[in-house]
Amino acid sequence: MPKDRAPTRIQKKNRAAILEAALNVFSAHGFRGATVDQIATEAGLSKPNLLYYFPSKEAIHTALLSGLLETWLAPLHDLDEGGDPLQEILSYTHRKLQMSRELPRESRLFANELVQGAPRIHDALSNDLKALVDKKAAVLLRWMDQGKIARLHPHHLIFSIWALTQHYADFDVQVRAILGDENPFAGAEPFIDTLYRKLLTP
Amino acid sequence: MPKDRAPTRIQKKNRAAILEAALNVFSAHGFRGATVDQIATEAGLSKPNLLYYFPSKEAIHTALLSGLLETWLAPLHDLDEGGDPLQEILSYTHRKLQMSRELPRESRLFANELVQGAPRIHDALSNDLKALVDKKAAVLLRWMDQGKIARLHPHHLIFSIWALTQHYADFDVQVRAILGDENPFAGAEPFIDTLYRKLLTP
DNA sequence: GCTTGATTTGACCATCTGGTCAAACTCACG
DNA sequence: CGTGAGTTTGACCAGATGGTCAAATCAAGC
Repeated sequence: MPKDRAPTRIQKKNRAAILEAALNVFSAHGFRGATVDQIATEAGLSKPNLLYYFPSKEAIHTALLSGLLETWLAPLHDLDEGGDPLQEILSYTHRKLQMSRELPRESRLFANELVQGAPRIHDALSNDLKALVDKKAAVLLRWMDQGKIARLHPHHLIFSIWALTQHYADFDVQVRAILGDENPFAGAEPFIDTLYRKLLTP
Repeated sequence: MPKDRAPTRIQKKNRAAILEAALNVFSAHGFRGATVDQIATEAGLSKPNLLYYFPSKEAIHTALLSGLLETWLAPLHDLDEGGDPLQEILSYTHRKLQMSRELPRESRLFANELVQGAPRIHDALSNDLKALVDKKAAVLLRWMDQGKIARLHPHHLIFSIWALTQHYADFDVQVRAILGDENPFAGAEPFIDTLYRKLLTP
């Protein structure tokens, strides 16, 4: 393990390659299903070389998850109380659906972790995530109080957006098995747009 | 392995115990994360004894999935073209949500498999499941043509029901981390009911 | 209670897997 | 160049894991 100086050119390159490879492997097979050898090979390194950059498989996983959590929550973070309520929510759903299309590996990485009880990110859920969701739920509630959008349970409204958008990344195989050649997102976007317009109209 | 006669009392008991234990273990850890020893212990058997009833870990998993697929799809199967369209769809969502509450292990078993690309049930998806969904999508489409419910993409309408209901089983930890003590299903049921009433009103 | 097939198990095996280590190699910089 | 830090690797290890097998035990019908 290198000293805690500024990272060298090679360190930057290899750490990035490892995280990229780890994203591929962990998102496709889950933590337990992934092997260090697989990640190393995909990163173009030998196993001992990979373990020179990260002390353990667990450490790679942790680094990956915590590095991506911010990206993952950014759209919700950006929900702006000052904007137009319906537009804000629609553009949140839009961004989330876009992330399912463009970052399906990230979505499946979290899905894998969550479906198995989130043994490695339970803290982040009940602290950071809960705080953020509660804050935004309060914003939704104020919009409802002002009659700007229909009155609904704000937390379940947020859950519904996660469920409807992430479904297309997480259960991609199922969606594609059923739709055949049809592009899932072509139909999903107008469907979700219509759904929230109707749902949120007071 | 016993002959292919009628199963004995002991065979029935042990096979059932193994499948029950396997459901616990596979749904909590995924296929790769589960160990034969874990399943055997949970079923109250030794590992070789378990392997006397099922030839391999894979065979247990396959038996479990195919045994549950029918149960899993029954609610969609029961969607009746002869019934009242809105009521039929609402009771479908109701049954699916009920299954998330009462059979979360089954939901997570399928979620685990799907999120990792469904390596072991891909055929069932593109054959049985696709056929069933296409058939019911045609029913929905006829209801739309008759002006009984709003015009929407029928496949995405079905996906939305799966996503919204199964979310509560599959991502249970996340939902509970955010809601705290509040019972998720108490809020989910009226939320989903309202959502589909608004969405489906022409 | 005896026989025969069903059931159970302890011991064992091969492979996989996460991780270690000392030695070899490479790079940047004075 | 030479040198010391940074990088890479082959060989290796211990434990976990899926699966096997022969021998022992049990259950049920005669």
